[in-house]
Amino acid sequence: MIANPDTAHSHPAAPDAPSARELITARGGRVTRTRVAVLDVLRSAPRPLNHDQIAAELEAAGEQHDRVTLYRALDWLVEQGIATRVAGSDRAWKFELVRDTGHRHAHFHCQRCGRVLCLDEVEPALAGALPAGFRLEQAELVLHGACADCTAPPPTP
Amino acid sequence: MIANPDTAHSHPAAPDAPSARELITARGGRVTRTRVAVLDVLRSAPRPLNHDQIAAELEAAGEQHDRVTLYRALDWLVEQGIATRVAGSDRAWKFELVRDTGHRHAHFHCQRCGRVLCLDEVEPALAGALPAGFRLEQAELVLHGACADCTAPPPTP
DNA sequence: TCATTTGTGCAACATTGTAGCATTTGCGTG
DNA sequence: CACGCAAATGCTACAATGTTGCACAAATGA
Ligand SMILES: [Mn+2]
Ligand SMILES: [Mn+2]
Ligand SMILES: [Zn+2]
Ligand SMILES: [Zn+2]
Repeated sequence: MIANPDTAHSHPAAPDAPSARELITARGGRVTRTRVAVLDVLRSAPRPLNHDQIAAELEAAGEQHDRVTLYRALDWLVEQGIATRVAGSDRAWKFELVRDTGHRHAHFHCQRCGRVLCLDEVEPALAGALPAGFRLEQAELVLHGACADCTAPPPTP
Repeated sequence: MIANPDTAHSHPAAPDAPSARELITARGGRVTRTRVAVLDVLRSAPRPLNHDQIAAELEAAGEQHDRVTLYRALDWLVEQGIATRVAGSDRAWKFELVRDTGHRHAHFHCQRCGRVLCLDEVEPALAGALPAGFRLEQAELVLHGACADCTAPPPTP
């Protein structure tokens, strides 16, 4: 059996995790339909999602959201440190919730199927130091290659 | 004195480095005006450049090149392993020549001035292993923060 | 409920890159 | 050198992903 990457490596929101409403009000933001909806999607997403994927999830749930409003909700989440952007190979940013603050992890980008997934065990390590005068604020490590699904042999016919 | 990042960390083409023409013909490509021009720009570029910056260099040198042809020349260089793409924070890819094959290095992205520069001493190191079945093909480490110029105090008035 | 200020929805625009296709050009061959 | 053909080019459209401006709606505190 081939592992299903949609569930194999998911990050279900912990039962004690703050609700969407809590996350928003804690930052003095207004609790709006779109923000709550986006947060709910991200909280149960198994991997970083781009704007389109989020919109698709919302439509699947029967919710209609303006494209620009989605962008702005996502921008706000990032500004507030609730979510982070992850660069993919296409031009579209992917978004994921910030889990334990300070927990840094790398991402794997499958060049076959295009998915990006979190490598919670792999930490961006720096072998070497920054030149003098440089201030590091964030390290981003993306590994490119083929995921387990895409290296697996085709199913026997 | 403040280090000038345009020269402080440049990668001048070594005197024995292959010429643009050599690089192209070695891959069975045709030596065209645009390919040579792009290669010459990249060979003397102090840092990864995006499409626009390359076009600007060319215009400064009095050369006019079609936008699409530039994209295609860059694509070809990447396909051939002569250049690589570096992701920036804007949507535009940056390009740099591949130096010693096998030499991997990280990049620093200054969130103040937007420049991306090569950190030849910093190697993308993996603390942790990939899950079974995953094949790694390339590691990309980008450090985000403020460069020496942008952390330096403003000049005394 | 009311006032204030934040966020939304829409239309228009910007940037970055691709696709199709007729035309030109590099370059191996005679 | 002249030919011929594949490889590149130069358009013009188009696609994808965001962003901006602004009138309107809705969340929140009083
Ligand atoms: Mn992640
Ligand atoms: Mn570099
Ligand atoms: Zn895959
Ligand atoms: Zn800077």
